[in-house]
Amino acid sequence: MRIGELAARSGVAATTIRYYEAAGLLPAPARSGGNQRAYAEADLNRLLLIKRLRLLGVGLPELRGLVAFAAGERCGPLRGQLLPVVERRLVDLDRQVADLALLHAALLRYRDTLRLGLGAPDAPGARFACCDPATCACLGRDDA
Amino acid sequence: MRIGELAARSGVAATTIRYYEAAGLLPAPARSGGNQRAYAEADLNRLLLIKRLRLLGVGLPELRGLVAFAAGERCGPLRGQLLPVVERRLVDLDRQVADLALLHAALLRYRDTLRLGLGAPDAPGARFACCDPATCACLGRDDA
DNA sequence: CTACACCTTCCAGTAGCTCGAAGTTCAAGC
DNA sequence: GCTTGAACTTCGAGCTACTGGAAGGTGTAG
Repeated sequence: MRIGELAARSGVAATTIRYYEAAGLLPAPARSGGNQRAYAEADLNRLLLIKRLRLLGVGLPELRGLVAFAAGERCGPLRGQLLPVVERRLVDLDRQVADLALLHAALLRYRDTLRLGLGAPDAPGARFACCDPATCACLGRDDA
Repeated sequence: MRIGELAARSGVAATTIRYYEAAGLLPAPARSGGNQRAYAEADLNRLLLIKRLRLLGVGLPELRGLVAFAAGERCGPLRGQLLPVVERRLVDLDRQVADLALLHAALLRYRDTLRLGLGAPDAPGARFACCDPATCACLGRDDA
């Protein structure tokens, strides 16, 4: 399998695959006679795992540890390491959804404020204050 | 108001404020005798607006247009420009929440798969395939 | 043999900050 | 007046995770 087919089957761009190799996430694959990368099925599985974990927000350094080269290619030990990653992400996800709900509510209020103010004249001297205080409290401060 | 106070009151780091000034989002403020930046209340309002819009995913180039320097400092014209930004973000937000719900469901399945597999031995030769097909279909492919 | 898609390496650029170095200024206490 | 220490100044480099382009080599179909 050349890099193009691996890219098509994994949904990861070929340039990104080469980048992952340079970054130490993928081992250097065998080469064809003409110096082109030749991949096996195991490489596809590894790449799909990397893709899944990237989707979960795992950074490249941590990923490098999880998907180590020589050792730990079997699923047994890997599963033990993946479980906390997934559980951590589940917690994050709950918080993220709650945050988005707050943001959504604030945005609806903001939209209404903007609509109401569309025709109205400004208080003299009012600058950049295009937001009611309640909405600002959610949108503008960093208590999120 | 010096930059430290502006940073504290806005919740935006002082370094970021200087960066925004260099990036053309904030006008160059007056300087004290000792060359230190001196800000007014209007700058705080402008910065809070920038912060809100950054939270909504508005990029610096677009922001530069929205928060123009000399003209348009009044809220009236600004509101007309802000409304579509907010409405666009509301639509994005709905999609984002739906995506997160899908991801959440897939993650729950993935977690259960990992837990079940914790003690079990691997099929011989299985590598990096720590995911059942149904979960992979959501976590590993790019139809999200 | 000729197209033409695909592949190779390397280098530069992207967004939005963030950090560090080296020096200056401000405010308070003695 | 002097000292101390926090806050400030500029500048340049570095960060993540890619993405794009240039210049050239390879694989395969007709």
